[in-house]
Amino acid sequence: MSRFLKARQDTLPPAVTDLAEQLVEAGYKVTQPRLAVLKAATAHKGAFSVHELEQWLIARGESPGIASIFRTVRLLCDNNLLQRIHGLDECHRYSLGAGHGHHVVCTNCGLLVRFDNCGVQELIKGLERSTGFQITAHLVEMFGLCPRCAQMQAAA
Amino acid sequence: MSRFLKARQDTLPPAVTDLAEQLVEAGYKVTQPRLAVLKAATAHKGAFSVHELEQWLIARGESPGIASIFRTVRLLCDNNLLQRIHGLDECHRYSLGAGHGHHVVCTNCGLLVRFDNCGVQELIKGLERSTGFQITAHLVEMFGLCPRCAQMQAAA
DNA sequence: CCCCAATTGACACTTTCTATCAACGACGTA
DNA sequence: TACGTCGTTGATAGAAAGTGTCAATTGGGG
Repeated sequence: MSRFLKARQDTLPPAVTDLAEQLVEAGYKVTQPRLAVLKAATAHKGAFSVHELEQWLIARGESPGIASIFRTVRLLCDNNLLQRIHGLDECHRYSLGAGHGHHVVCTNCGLLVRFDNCGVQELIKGLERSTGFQITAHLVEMFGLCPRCAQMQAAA
Repeated sequence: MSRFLKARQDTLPPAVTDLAEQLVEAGYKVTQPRLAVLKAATAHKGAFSVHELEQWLIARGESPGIASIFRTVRLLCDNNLLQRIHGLDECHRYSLGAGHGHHVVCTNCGLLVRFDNCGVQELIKGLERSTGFQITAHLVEMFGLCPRCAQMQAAA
């Protein structure tokens, strides 16, 4: 652990320390702006946009400026600490978590549930046969109402 | 068929006339800019971006201006004549064709193949059970190399 | 052929994201 | 703990993508 991180790990949520250490392992410096963005990201339970991170940080007087937020988000994505989520209209939201994953997103409140087994292996094989394509990536996202929002909707 | 459309249907591809008539049926006027955009759209075999439409139109001296292109594309989407396609990085591309559909997109040349049976009904049911969400929409897109590009890649 | 509402096109504007570059500061080293 | 280096920052300008405005135009019903 770096000096900088060690000096303030007592004031940070464990999740932030964790992510910061992964950055160190990947060869990046841990800096105040990066910690701020990590704090903002871990504070959001579901999916968040860069704009939402910025608002959260501004509200706390810790915003390092939009450029650094974008940079940090990109850095986290590149290092697979953050996943980009594709929405129906809104295109770029993000969620913490590594590796191959898909999401069910609540179109009302933004709540997000990950699922890993997207079960499209068969579909991919079939399509490769029928189209001749070599399929190398896929996008599977689900949208709907979370239990809470569905209940509210029904009550209204 | 409207006077305007009838007057120039001889100079238009049948596909364009077809789409134009669907606009008429939906209660919209058929105008020069809209025909121009339809021509540009039908001229692209696979998925296209608004920017590509604009370039195509500019090259022929028929561009009605970017605002009208955007407006027409939105109109076509709203009327289900055009489908918005979500890419991995590039977010907004479009392809002609109505209704529920998914796509296999060549990441090299943009070639696009639609498929309708995405086979995720089971997955959706399972997720609704396990997450409690009411799933109302889904996004399934495949990316890879088309046969042609795969061959070129292999040869290189 | 005429009138009118739908549509256009130019432009200013917003939003989202990136490039630039001088100044700063985190970390390895001692 | 102090130093020097180089990765990082922040401010700003700008690109890219898309929208709003409004006077001028135009397609189509009558």
